[in-house]
Amino acid sequence: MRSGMRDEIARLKRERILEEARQLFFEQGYQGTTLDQVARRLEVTKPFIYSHFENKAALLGDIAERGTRLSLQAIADAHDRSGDPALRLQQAIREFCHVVMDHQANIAVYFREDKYIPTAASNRIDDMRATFDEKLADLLQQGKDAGVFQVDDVRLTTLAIGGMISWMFTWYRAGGRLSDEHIADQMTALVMRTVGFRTDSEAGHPAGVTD
Amino acid sequence: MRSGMRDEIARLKRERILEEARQLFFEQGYQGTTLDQVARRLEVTKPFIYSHFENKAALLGDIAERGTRLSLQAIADAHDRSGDPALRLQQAIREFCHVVMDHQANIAVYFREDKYIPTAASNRIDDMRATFDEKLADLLQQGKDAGVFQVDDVRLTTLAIGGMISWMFTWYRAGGRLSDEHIADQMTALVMRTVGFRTDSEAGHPAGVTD
DNA sequence: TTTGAAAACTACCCGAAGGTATGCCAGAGT
DNA sequence: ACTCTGGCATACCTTCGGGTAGTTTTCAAA
Repeated sequence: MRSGMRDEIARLKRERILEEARQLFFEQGYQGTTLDQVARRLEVTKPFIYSHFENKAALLGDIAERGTRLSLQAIADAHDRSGDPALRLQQAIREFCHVVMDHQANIAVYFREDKYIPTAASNRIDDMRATFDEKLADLLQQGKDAGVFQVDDVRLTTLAIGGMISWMFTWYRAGGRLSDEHIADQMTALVMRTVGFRTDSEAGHPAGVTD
Repeated sequence: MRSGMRDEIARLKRERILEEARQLFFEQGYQGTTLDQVARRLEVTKPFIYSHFENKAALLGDIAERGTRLSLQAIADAHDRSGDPALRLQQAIREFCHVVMDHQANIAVYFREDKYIPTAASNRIDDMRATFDEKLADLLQQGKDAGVFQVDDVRLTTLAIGGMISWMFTWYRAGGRLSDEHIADQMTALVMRTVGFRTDSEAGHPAGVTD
């Protein structure tokens, strides 16, 4: 079982490297960050990094891939079950919100540094994004078919919703004015409006406007 | 009038440089593009560029500033007039959509290469973004005060709307499935739902759901 | 045709950063 | 205690690309 421990240690080291790289890429950009800086943060030297990763781009690939994988999981979990489409969409969006907030650096680095991701990782990411869009679109379609959503162009609405939530990575600040829970709830409510879902509390017209 | 013509020619040259730089930065990233590449596209050499711009970052600054300025103008035009808040918001969003589609490269480069914009330009951009947010938020507030919008958290909704539209730069492709006009109309409609505005055609519940 | 200035090109510098060849040292096995 | 392995640091190479100095070209005016 010695090799098991070795692997575990190696995985831990990879994690720590990725952790610092992610933070620095997030703060300074990918090309704006040198591997020496990453090494200095870890109190090691550059060859240490190279003993765990093929090259600089591999770090970026792993960081971006994780962000995408978590986003997909959030949507997939809610999609791949049965039940009320509205509740499942709500759960999907809420989870997705939390992924964006909890893994802001992964998401931000992915979208900004898109161009520099190695082809292999990039292909895997593209696949996941396609699946993400399909599953989200399918959730909208299910709600539409069930008559609880009013959606004109499902594809366009999917993109709009994806953007509204993804965009959070640009403005979210941990420890800000609002709690993560509150933000997720509010954003989810906005999404539900976007798909034309009516909650009871919204059944009437705004105050001052009559039928 | 000679100096007038000279200035005009100089401005034209600057424009051409910016045009090629914008396209290349958009396609390959800022750091992924060399000034020699930009020069080659223009069929000139690197010093030509340096005779019109201080350095590489100045190109980026101008490109990003233009994208922001146009976005702000779209919102400001509709904001700074009087009339029905709903109509003004619709116009603001429609215009903003067109800016994102017509100047996709400017917007994309700005958001991606944020980190490398020179401080002076960056400060001007930050000011414009702040004004953008204020004016958009104020439009929502006006509609809320007039009782035609149902908005819970104005600030958060502003961010959500800004994201939904800005995000278009990631998926919009000129000459795609839908016309620019159609996309702008659809996105505007989605935004109007987000702010809880009810058009007559949406007054009832979706088919299959009764009161 | 000459001249002079502005504009653009040729050729170069040089620093920075990704990546690596080599050797040292710790710690497990005998 | 001795050796051997493998993981990491030292020190280096190499490339690339932003930026510039100095020269040539162009073009308008005289």
